[in-house]
Amino acid sequence: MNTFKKEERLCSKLLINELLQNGSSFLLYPFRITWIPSSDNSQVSSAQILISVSKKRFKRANKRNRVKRLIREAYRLNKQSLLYPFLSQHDFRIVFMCSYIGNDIFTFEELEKKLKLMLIRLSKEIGKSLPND
RNA sequence: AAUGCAAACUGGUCUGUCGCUAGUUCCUAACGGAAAGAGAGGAAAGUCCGGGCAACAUAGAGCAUCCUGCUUCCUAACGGGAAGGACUUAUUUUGAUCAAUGAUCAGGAUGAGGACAGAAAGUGCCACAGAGAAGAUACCGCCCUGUGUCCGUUUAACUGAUACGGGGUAAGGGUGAAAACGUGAGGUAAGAGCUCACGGCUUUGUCGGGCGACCGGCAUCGCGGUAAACCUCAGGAGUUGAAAGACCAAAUAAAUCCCGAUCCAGGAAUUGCUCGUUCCUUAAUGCCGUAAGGCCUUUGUCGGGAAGGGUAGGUUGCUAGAGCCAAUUGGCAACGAUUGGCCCAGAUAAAUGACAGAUAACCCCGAAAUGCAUUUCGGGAGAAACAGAACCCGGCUUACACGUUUGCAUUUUUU
RNA sequence: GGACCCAUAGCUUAAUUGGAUAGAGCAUCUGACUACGGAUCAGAAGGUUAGGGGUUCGACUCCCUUUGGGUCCA
Repeated sequence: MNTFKKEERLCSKLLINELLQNGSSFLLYPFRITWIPSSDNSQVSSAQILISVSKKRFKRANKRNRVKRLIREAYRLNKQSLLYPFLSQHDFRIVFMCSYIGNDIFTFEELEKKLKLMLIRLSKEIGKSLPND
């Protein structure tokens, strides 16, 4: 099912601090992805996401909300097909942050395309780091 | 009718699929699942005011600081609102005067405006210009007057002109945002509210009207502005804000207290001396004192416990309220009263979304009817502005597409 | 959520407690000097004093309001 429950969202302040200090990141316009492998084995879902839109780029709260909602919807619809199979295959858990760095609001269609590319790229990045561990 | 400006109202509806949030009911041992409903605004915004609520503080009075400032009312309260008063301003109208298609003065009507107490308690400031800017002053001018010179007449005197002095004067010129209340008359050497008449503003007293601001009459005192300069007067303000406050069970740094162990230190014994070993150390076998008696310190480490702080997390505060709707009713109105009905968001790295379709309104295209505006039919397109609750209310301010209503302005058409 | 401060030329800043053409340095432009540049000298341009409204004769300054930027509490 294409659900998006609280377990899949990142709510812990400690984890966020760790992510910002130690995470590795890459850029794929209009997203900036920061991620770390999760050490917490009790984590229910295989990935926790934090969506962030800066106040500097969108001054009004309703525009920030709209961007966040669009990203969340696109992630919800595509994570099952593009991200989760890869993660469960390697029995791997991650925590990652997706910050929006565009200056304009995309339509849902365009944004979904970009997000698909982003998820594929994220899988590759994780794959790179696996043999080293 | 169109366009523009201002104010007020409104801020779509329905269906399907996939989700999110909290609660209810049902199923399940539990995890979890299912069902039918619910789920952003007029400003949720700015945080400019006022409250509720909470914690802390608190004899009373005064001073300081800050805020408010016509009156009455409304309200839980307000810097908000309603009604009214005076003032300013615009339009219009009536009357009077003036050599007049206009101007001035007075009155009335309508609209708009505002932090609208006090400048006669005191202090300060009023640049430049100008004679003078606040206990007045004299550049030109006007008037009186002294001395000298010149002209007129024979001289003197006198008249006139002129130069230098002494005084008076704010009517005129000029300056300025503002010139010691304005106009006219008297008065005077010339002048001056110096006096008078009319008028404007104002203080005090008094009479009448009004709850009151205030208005009208009479008498009286006076006549620059500035209080969003200090200030005076009157009224008000305890401080801090839900990240307030209350509670829970985990893990635990430093510090505190208690108990125990150990190390260090001191003393004694053993030895020629040192190390080592043994014993003692809340009081003796040590030290002081003739004696009675008096005095004797502290740290680190480890373990356990107590109380405690409040880091991260959770629960609560948290949504039934100065609540919403309807009817009746009181009041000019703001608003109030009574009765009946209703339950209408509670998130927390922060829910209320995405996609698809239909559809009033608006928009575009085509056709038909009518003299045109317009109406009817068919097709297309069809949610879009400002903007997202964060403890809750009442205001204010600011933003706002399409549409509706009202007012004003302009243009066009018809009568 | 709450409290407070700031905004002047492209940049950095002045302006006497309300009094006049808003001043200066750097940068820019023009001319001189030079074979050409730099430096130097001379001159010029550039300001809605963040926007709007009010008080006042007069506002960068006082008051109200809006916008943008920043600081603090936690």
